[in-house]
Amino acid sequence: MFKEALEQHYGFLFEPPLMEEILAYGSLKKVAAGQQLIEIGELITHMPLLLSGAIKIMREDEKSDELLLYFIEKGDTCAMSFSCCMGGSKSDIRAVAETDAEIVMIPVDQMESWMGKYKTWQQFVLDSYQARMKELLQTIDTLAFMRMDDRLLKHLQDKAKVTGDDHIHATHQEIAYDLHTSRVVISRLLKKLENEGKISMHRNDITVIDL
Amino acid sequence: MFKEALEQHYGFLFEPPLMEEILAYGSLKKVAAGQQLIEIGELITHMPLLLSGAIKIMREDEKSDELLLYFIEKGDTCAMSFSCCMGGSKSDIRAVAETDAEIVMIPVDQMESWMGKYKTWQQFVLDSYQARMKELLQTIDTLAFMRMDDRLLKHLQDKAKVTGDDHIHATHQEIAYDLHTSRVVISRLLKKLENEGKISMHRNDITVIDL
DNA sequence: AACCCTTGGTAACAGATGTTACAAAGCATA
DNA sequence: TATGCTTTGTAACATCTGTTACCAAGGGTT
Repeated sequence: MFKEALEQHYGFLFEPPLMEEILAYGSLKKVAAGQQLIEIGELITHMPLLLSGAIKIMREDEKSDELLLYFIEKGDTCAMSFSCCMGGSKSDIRAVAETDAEIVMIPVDQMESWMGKYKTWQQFVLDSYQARMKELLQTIDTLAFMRMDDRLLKHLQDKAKVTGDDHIHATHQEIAYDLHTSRVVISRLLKKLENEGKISMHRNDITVIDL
Repeated sequence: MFKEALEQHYGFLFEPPLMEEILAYGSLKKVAAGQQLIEIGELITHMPLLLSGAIKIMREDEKSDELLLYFIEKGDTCAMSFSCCMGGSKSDIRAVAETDAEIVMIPVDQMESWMGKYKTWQQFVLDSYQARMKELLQTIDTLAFMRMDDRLLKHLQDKAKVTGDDHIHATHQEIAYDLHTSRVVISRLLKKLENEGKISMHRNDITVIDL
């Protein structure tokens, strides 16, 4: 059962009858780091409520070029999946578990009635949209206004934050995919960050010093 | 009065009693092209429903670097202003009239009760969030995956579309601000687009051929 | 040890974009 | 016409980012 974890992260948000319904209709899903949760173009039938771990949300274009949009953490949901559910439309993004994670999956049927029935649910959905909108604006800021070295450092800091670990276990190639650049560029800039004393590097392990 | 225009663009969306309320509480605002509607950091007290014209939504960083996010057209609203209203938070964006425009301004007090009272209003707000989210994803795609020449052509096409005129009256400098680059770069790329037969240029006037 | 595969380091180069500087063209007004 | 301001064209250069190629280091297996 996931009653305790749900209480802990969502109890202060939702009124008791809504909590009962979530417990009744939601199902717990445990995923391992690296596992894909949603693929682009997929039909969404459930909305996720994150209990633990972190999910990374990726965008991809026709040429399969990738870009990390943002991370979702415990207490968050993916507002885009809500709109997809309600509109019966396809997903615009890919969701991949960044760490092991526990998620409560809410089937779409319930959500519709909850929007009318529970003020706290309505507020939660609106707040989620608002939060995700801010994340997207942040992403736009980094793309439009920052150069790759700063984007890289920010990425490492963000990653350290959501995993709760200042040691990052990733190859240069994996980081390059997230930032939509090439491995050589990442290697070059990581070396620069190391020389500036902001990180230290070992094989498959980057330690973020400047958090 | 703005009853006819409202009926035309929103009549099929909203139930009659809600239309009555909009007529009762909304106020018509006419703005001229170039006029600023919302500034970053400003407190939002009204939500706009666009009847005619187009609004451009801009983002700015600490160094006053600008970037055009997207245009809003008739039948649209700014979902971000909704969340700002409801949360009592400050605006993250700047809104500037791209053309002369007519807007119905809805005071925040009404919106709250409408969310519970009218299913069509609730749906409208959710749809607006969804639409704006898609616009932001589009913006991210152009920033992450396109080069400046394609971004420029897309910008000219978008601009021609929202103004309903394939003649664009803007200086190279103004375009450069929208795309967050320099005037020299825009002049260079416009010349290239002209050589490729996609546009033709005169002082203060670019004609988009490849629409 | 010998071998292989993955990962990281680096050079050399190409291309895109940003910067500075200056000239020329267009337009308005005295 | 003469003057001045705005707008555009262009060169020359700097910098950032992407690409290709190759080697070396690390770690596992036989």
